[in-house]
Parts: sequence; C-alpha cells; structure tokens
Amino acid sequence: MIDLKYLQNNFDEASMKLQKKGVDADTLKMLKDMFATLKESNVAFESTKAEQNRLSKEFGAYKQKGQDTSELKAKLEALKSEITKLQESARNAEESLENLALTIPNFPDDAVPQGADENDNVEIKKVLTPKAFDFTPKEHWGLGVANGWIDFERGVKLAKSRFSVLKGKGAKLERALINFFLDTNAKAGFEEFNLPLMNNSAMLLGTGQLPKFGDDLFKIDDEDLYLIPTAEVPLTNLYNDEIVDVNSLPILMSAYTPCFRKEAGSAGRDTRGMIRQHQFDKVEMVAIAHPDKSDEIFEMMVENASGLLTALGLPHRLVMLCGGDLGFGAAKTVDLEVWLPGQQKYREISSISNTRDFQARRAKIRYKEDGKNSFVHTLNGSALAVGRTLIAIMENYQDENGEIEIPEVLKKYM
RNA sequence: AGAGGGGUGGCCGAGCGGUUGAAGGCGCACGCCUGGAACGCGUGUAUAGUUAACGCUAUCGAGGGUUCGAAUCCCUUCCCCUCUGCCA
Repeated sequence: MIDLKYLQNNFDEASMKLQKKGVDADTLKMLKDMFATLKESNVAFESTKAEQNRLSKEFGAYKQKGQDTSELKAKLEALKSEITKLQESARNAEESLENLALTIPNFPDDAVPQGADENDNVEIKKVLTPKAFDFTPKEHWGLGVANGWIDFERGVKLAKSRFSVLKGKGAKLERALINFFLDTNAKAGFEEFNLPLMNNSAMLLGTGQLPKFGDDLFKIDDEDLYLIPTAEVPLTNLYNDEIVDVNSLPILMSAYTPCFRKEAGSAGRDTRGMIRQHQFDKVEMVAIAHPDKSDEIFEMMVENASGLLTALGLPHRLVMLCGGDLGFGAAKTVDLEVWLPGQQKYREISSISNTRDFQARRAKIRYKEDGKNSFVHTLNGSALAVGRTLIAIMENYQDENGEIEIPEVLKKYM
C-alpha cells in the first residue's frame, strides 16, 4: 500500500511517479479525496464519541452518589443514535478508501526507466558469452523427451495442460539444482526455511497478490487457503503484523517451494515446453531490511542470483525493468535472463525486487528503533527458478547427439 | 469429524458491567549501588489514527447484539489446546 499521507501532501509528484506504472491521475485524485473524506468523518465521529464517553463517566458518578440521572440519560440516548450514524459513515469511508488503496501499485524508484512493456527494459550488462555451436542447437522440449527426462503427455494426463513430469536424470538434476541453490544462498547468509504451501488470504493480501490478482491463484475449496504462487508469500509474511528489533535486521531467508499459478492472462504464450507451467519449483530469497540498507541488500541479492548462473556456466544478462513492466508491488526490479540457444533468446529466470515499504505497510511489518516504530523494507528474488535453469542447462550443455553434459558444480549433487 | 477447555500488552498472567489501556510478574531500557559485574533499589516500557502540544478516538481473536456505559453479559464466526476417532 502506498503512503496516503505522502499522496495527500505531494499529489503532483506522486501522480507523476505512478504515471510510469500507468495509473491515471483521476484515480489518484479520487483516492486523495476519499482520504480527506475519511479524515472528516473520523473527526466527526471521534468528537461525538468523546462527548458520550465523558457523559457516561458522569452518569456512573451520579449513580454512585445516588443523584438523579434522568436528564443525563435523555441526553445520552440522543447522542447514541447520532454516534451510530457517524460511526457507520466513518466505516464506509474507510472501507471504500481501503478497497481502492489496495489496488494502487507501488511507486517506482526515480531510477526506473520510462516505458510501456518489456521492450523498453534496459540491459545493465551481459555475463558470459553464449558459446558457438557447430550444429543447430535444439530446444529443450525435444531434448527432454529424447533423453527421457521430461514426460509432457503424462503430466497432462495426471492433471491438465501446463503440467509435466520429470523423471530419471531429469528429476535428479532438478533436485541437484535445488540443493545447490539452497547451499549457495546459505553461504550468502540466507537462512533456509521449509514452509506451508498454502497460505490464508491475509497473507496474500500482505504481499500484494490479493485483492487484485486472485484470478491467478489456485484457491482451496471451502477454506480460506490458497496455493502459494511463490515462496515470497510465506517468507515475507513470517513477520506479518510483527515488530522486529532493529538489531535483528537484515533478516535474510531462503526457501525451496513448488509454486502454483493459474497463468491467467498468458493464454497461448509459451504453451510448448516447460517455460510456463501451473506448478514449478523455485528457490526464493527474501530480505527484511532497514530502509537505509535495502539498496545495498538489493545489489547483493542480484549478485548472488547472477553468481548462481555464472557458477553453472550459463550466459545471462541483467535487465532493469521499465515502469510499464514493473510488478504491482515493486519499486525497482532487476530481471536475470538466461541465454537459451535452442530459442536463440534470453529468457527470464530470476526477478529481484525491492518493494521498499509497500508490502511492509500492507503486512504491518515494522521495526523498533529508538522507541519509534517504522516500516521495514522487504525484498524478494528468485535464486533461481529451478525448472527454467534445468531448461537452460539442457539447451546450453547439449552436444550434437542431443546428449547433455552435467555442469561441474552440480556433479557432487548428482 | 465428536466432546471439553481456552484466546488479554514483547512474553506469562489477573480482571468477569462504570475513574481499566488494562493489577502483578518476567523481559527490555535508563539511573543509583559496585573497582567491575551479579544481586538489590528507582524510573520507564502496547498498537494505530488524530493533534504544534495537552489531549482525544479506536483496539483485550473477528463480527454483531444488550446497555447511558462492555475486556467483562448474549449470539455468530475463526483460531489454539486436551481427549476420542482417522491418518503420513
């Protein structure tokens, strides 16, 4: 959630910032007005309520002394209906404000480039040079089936389209990658977690998936539970509604979980292969940070994720997302895109974001410093998407016969 | 799933209709004491909104009701614990 006081006091600046994310000024104006309305209703309610509290106390004193209370009682009864009305309008004002506020995306950082979509993203740098093949490299789906690593048909039979099965060496490589990622993240200071794969709606609201993006979530029937779309949800919300000691910051966490997404809105995209599945494995990093340190930690997280790809010998590039491509909660995002020789394309394999205090405000994650409570900054990033790494290894490490070499750093995990 | 018990501040725990935002304890912070520390003593210590500030308002799992007045009474609901059942 954005800071409404900031919106109120710096409307033009705020509105300019959110233009980058495609929020029009009229919506923000409405939000600002609703905020003002709420304040007015609160003042009206609170002052009347104060009067009631005062007279009620007096009433008690009268009673104790055995004085006549009929006059007071008449006054209080009149106040009562007024208060009910005032309270209701204050509540309505709050509800409509919140309903709108929860759908407004985060402010992008000033450094975020202007742009409409992924075509306007800005490349930061390339790491490792794609190797030259003296044959035409194949795409991963062919390689996966030929090597007996991936069974697409039976995945569909078991569930539906966009599900697949890994087997044999493919399954083992998946597991090896998970272990390699977790171990490397641990060395970088990220403590390992094993988490519930279903979270309740309050948590999904905290990290920003709800209320706006419920369509992309698998919901459990008759329960207030959703399959997590990323470990960012449970990891960040470990501290939901908590006040952490400033000395415990930064809190660095990592977890492997399967992730579940309906992929609403991506109909027809990446229907072949394992790029876009309803269920996929990911190792995630999350940081709960002091606002002064979040930029530094962001850089560290990018380096760590990029380091994983480098260690695996996978050519990749770092991309700064433009305003139009930036996620709902992110103030700044760097994507890592891995080179896929079969597709002759760089494809997203990690996304590292600083949400600043946007999630913290929703999830009420604060830190206490000098007796004062403030919102923390939360950061998240994949390190890495496991299935996509598997694909990248298949395509980058294939030989002319379609056989796949195992990267050196993974051999001890196989 | 059935029966019973319970949800109060960072934690434990009292309160069971009116100066209670909440006794007491633990923890924590600061001060005194000490050569230094422990012990001891003193002071302070919930969250959010609003205010220049004093203060005011809300919050005792959540929602609703009774009442002039609810942490306290009633209803609904969620969660936790124990026993029984089931089960990896």
